[in-house]
Amino acid sequence: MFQKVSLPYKPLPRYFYTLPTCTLARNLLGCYLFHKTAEGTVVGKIVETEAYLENDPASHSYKGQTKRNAVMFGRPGHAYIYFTYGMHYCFNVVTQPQGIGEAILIRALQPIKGIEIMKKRRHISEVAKLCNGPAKLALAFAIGKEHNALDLSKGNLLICLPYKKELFGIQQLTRIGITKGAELPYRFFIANNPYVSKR
DNA sequence: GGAACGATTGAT
DNA sequence: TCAATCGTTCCT
Repeated sequence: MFQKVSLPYKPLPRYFYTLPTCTLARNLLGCYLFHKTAEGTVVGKIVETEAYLENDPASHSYKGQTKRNAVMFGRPGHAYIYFTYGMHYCFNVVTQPQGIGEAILIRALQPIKGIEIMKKRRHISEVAKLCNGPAKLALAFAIGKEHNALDLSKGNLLICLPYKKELFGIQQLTRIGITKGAELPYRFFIANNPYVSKR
């Protein structure tokens, strides 16, 4: 009687979030982040990610579970948002089954939709600089601590598969802004994409 | 209770 | 290269 209408974008299947964290960090490239707010909907394409593993000295989860990092050890496919440097929020995707503390930091997005809203929130007009850093995209997407632990496969904050398969090269290099584990090549980004963060 | 330290950013 | 700015963690 009722036919389910297929949406152009579908949330990532749950099992994706239990793939090895570095594998998912690659696979997230080209996926889309949606945030529906009262101001309107903003959409961005994920172009840069960093993996943080449990046996990784740079990871918040390295020394075990605390109140702050508890979400990292929780259900896969949920948001882990932390506050840092006294002024910035960063957005991560929790990976691995419950009990394993791993996550992927979303470092940069290519703005797709709602660009005027992003400009207003960031107080700048240069599109290439709206989301080319983890704290920048959190601000452009109005992501804060109230989104910590939210399910990314339903609700207003969503990660979806690309509508159409897109071909691009992937580069894998060391992560940015860390001292411990600095030699590990856990940063992934779309080659030659102008929206990737700068050193 | 207190000190040190950031998965950053923007200005100098 | 450096300051801003404050929650979390770790030490006493």
